[in-house]
Amino acid sequence: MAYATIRDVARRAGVSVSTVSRALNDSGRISQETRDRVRQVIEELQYVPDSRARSMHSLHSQAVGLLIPDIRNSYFADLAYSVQHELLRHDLQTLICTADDRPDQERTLVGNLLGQHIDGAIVVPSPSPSPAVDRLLRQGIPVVYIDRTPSAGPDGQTGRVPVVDADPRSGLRSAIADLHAQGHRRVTLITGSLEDSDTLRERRRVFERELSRFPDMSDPQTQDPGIRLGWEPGSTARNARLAAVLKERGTTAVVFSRSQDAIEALGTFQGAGWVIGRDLSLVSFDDLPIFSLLTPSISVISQQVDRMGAVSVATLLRLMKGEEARSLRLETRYIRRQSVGPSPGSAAGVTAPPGTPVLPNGRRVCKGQPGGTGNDP
Amino acid sequence: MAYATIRDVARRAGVSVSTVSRALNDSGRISQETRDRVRQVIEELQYVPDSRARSMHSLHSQAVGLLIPDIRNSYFADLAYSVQHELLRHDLQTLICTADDRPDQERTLVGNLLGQHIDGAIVVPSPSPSPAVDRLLRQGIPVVYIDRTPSAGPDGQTGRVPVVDADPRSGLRSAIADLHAQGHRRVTLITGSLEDSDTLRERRRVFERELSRFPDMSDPQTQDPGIRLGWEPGSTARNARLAAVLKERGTTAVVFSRSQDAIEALGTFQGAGWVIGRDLSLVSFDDLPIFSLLTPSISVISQQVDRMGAVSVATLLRLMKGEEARSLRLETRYIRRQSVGPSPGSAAGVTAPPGTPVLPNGRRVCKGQPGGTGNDP
DNA sequence: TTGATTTGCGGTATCGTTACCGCACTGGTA
DNA sequence: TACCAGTGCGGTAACGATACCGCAAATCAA
Repeated sequence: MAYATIRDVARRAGVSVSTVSRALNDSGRISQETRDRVRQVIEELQYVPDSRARSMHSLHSQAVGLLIPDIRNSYFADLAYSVQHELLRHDLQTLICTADDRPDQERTLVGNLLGQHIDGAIVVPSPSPSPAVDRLLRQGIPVVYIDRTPSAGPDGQTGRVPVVDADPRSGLRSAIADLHAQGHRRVTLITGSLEDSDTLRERRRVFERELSRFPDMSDPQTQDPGIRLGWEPGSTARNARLAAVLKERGTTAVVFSRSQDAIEALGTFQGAGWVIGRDLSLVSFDDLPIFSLLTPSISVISQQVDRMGAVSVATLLRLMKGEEARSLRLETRYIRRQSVGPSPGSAAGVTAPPGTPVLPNGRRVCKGQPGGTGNDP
Repeated sequence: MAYATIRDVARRAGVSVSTVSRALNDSGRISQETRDRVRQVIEELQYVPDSRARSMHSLHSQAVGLLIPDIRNSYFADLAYSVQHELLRHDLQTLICTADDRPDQERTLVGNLLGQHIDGAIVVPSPSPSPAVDRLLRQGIPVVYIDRTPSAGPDGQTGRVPVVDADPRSGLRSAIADLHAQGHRRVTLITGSLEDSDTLRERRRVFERELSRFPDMSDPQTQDPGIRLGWEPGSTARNARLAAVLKERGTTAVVFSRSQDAIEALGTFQGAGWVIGRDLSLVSFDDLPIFSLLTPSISVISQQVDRMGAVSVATLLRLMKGEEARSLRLETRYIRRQSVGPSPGSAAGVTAPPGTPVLPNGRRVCKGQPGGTGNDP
């Protein structure tokens, strides 16, 4: 015998299935005595109500789909963790689906989710509009986009889907201010070649705007700070070229739009004899776990992944209750670590002169300044 | 109107629900003409069969639970990815559950899984026996343990649950052989303080045994190669102490049982002025993505995570079909990278003399020797 | 032409659970 | 005694899909 059913419990307790159901859900009228007896039988039989049958009746499956590109990417893993945690707090089950950026797989997975009659979905939208996600929307399933703002759909707009993502401005502003205070005047942003990614494009735009707030950083040589090399991972030639370009420009500090690029370039810089934090200061987007473990520890612009998970769940819950929900941009935070030091040949940075030992993993968090989100004067 | 049902399709196609069901499953006798018409209506209505209702009837839910300690750990994320991928190939859905090593959460999650009437489960067992997993077993649900061999249960034995894990021997043998060939004679294993972890204990035992195969490596000073410091992460004092101990012992090469420790210590070593791969050679367990990106790239003993996922799924499928399934140990592989070089002051290592540039990310894979798994002469 | 077989399809019980209806019994009031 | 409200519980119809039974019509053999 595999699973015990409500009928088995009823038989053994000498009551009807209705009574067992009442004992389970604390609904309707039932005597204390009967309830205790039924509960005891439930314990004895290790009975667990069949959530499939239950949800068929109630029209709610208590399940939410989470669609991400790749669970192996530690950023998305963090995201999945916080979303799952938050949903669990609301007695909702998370169905994690890794679409691998493959439309056919996404199709299959969304089909599975629809088959399970999920109550809602949290989706990391792919760069190109996804027909699979459109299917979710057409079914009227509440959807929240997370992490990325999708480009306008084929039918003109992204619809009324709320987006929860990170605003790079606050973090970039703090980072650039810190670099400026440390005497850096030539700061270069290194963005990927993925210029079809809205996220990277925005980071570049905001970087330029924030840089221009400091007149002495806006000389012609750094006017176009974006370097877009043929940025395939693991390319030795590319890394060498990057180092040459930085030297030529007289760059003393770099900001990486993509954490993976930072990790790779790190080795190249060290291999070229540069001491990170002294000869070259370095800031990366995304606070990966290893960044605080490495020596020197890496300064980052953090996305507050855990909050993003919590907020997206809250937004989804609103939608599921039929309430209105608005898009929300979370502040990014600049976290200063050892990889940022005073600019070489500069009188600045008295607070941390060269050679001063810094505690490993020591953090100095610089919160992004609060303020309006998006509307510039 | 939310979801279309089989009845909606039947009405619209002018047939009975039985006929629609036949068109869906290609079962029973149905004319080509009718099937096409029904299929077209299914397209029009974007109908997706309700897998809950379907599975209620068939006694199979087509869902498998995956119980892991933490999805944020990139090792488990890799594992989850390969398991999910492999299950998807067999039209099975994966329900990823992160137990956080918290028994109460594990209880809740297993309860959910039972409520969904999962067809099977793949479980990374916790160090201590888990009552939640016992519940799965008592329900007669097929279970496969993965990655860790659980200690004997409270009732004497682990039962007839197959285990799919990694055999550290092949990788350690290759690693030690390579280190020996490079002239290293003092090799130290750095294991965590978690001596209640069977995995770490075994790695230590095997390390000692493999080391003793080389008489010139087994002098009294390295007889007890395990260092067990108060190994809390982020402790500066600990890292300094580690460096001192290594210097005192004359260690020229270290092997880390835990990848996280390797990452942390890496910075300390470099901070102490040591050049990894020249002054000190370094090998770590687990092939994390960053290890091949760092400079110098880190030599590792890899667990073949993708194969582990595939094999555990295959094992589970056997159990689900009612067939017998045996435990299996997968070979670990030694992957040599830049972090291993000739021992300082040694004539060995002619193939890679000091100073010879090594290509970034250049791999030289040394397969562990095949052989019997576990039975020593 | 008759009987047997095959083909195509509809009706219905069933999976496990909950919501609703309604019955029997108790106890209080007129 | 008759009436009524309240309590505790059982019976049953859904939820959506499938498997089985069985009925017509078509096809075939004799």
